Amino acid sequence: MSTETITSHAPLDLERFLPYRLSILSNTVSQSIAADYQDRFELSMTEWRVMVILARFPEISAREVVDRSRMDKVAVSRAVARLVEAGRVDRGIHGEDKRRSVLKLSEAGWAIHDEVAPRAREHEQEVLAKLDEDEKAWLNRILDKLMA
Amino acid sequence: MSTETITSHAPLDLERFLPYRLSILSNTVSQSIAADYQDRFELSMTEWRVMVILARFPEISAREVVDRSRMDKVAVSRAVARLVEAGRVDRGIHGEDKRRSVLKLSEAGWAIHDEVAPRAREHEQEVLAKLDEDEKAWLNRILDKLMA
DNA sequence: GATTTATAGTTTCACCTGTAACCAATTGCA
DNA sequence: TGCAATTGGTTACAGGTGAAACTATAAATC
Repeated sequence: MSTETITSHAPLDLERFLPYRLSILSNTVSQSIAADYQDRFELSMTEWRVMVILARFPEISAREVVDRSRMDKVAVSRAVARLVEAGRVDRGIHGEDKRRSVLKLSEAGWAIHDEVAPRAREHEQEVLAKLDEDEKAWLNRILDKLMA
Repeated sequence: MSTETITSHAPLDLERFLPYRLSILSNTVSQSIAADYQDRFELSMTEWRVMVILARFPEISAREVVDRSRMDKVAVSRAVARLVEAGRVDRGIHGEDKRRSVLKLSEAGWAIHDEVAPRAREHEQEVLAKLDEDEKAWLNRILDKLMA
């Protein structure tokens, strides 16, 4: 374990390691947005994401929220429960299948959505402002490929 | 709340929303690597990251691990405690400042490191294999800018 | 040199998370 | 029709996580 250590053990350079870099970047970005609504509305990131899905696809079941969001089944169940509890989401039961829920934002839910959504978009723009047009295009293309 | 709903409320398209995409991608990538060592070595992601830092910078304090890793102080403290407990890290006390720890991987720690590190690199390569050379170069450049 | 201030590290608390086990409704199939 | 397998959703459990409070040591200031 002397001079040779470094070469023989070939340690990772964490600062250059893609998974690590993604993790830092993702955390930084998501946290800065979440800070915006978590305290003001007592709204967790998962809850907010469920609200976004319901804003775009009203009257869907919890299952469909999971499918459309890659979120965890349990996380969604809990988020929905809290949103219903807080009067931000209305939950009904599907007519033809009593297991399925039918979810949609309530008035109160929409009010929060309409306040938070523009600010989320602003945050995204702040991040993207660091890139020029070329870079933005490449980033989108690269993310598409990596997530395929 | 009828046809006009969608346009007037302007919901986010989560699938195209950068913070969300980063979060999904980051989770997918990190999880696939973590799956590799978590069960085999009962090693958490935080612990693994601490080990990587110590592989590259032996004999540093917990504080320096925090500085070099952007990890949380508390997370590092706990990870180090568990690593020492498991005999994977040796902890000493700094000669001139009794508050400071002096950390380095033990033999057992190095053994794990040397087994996991190449596999982590392989995983990174698998992800990057989806991109051509141009895209890889742009990705690096873009990440540098976004994280600056 | 005594007292304040800062720093390294740990502990506590309150919460978030995923896995597995679970319940109830539905579907498939003999 | 009756029973097994599947599916939507919830609950229990076993961690992991960050903020804030705390302890011990060191540095700064008077």
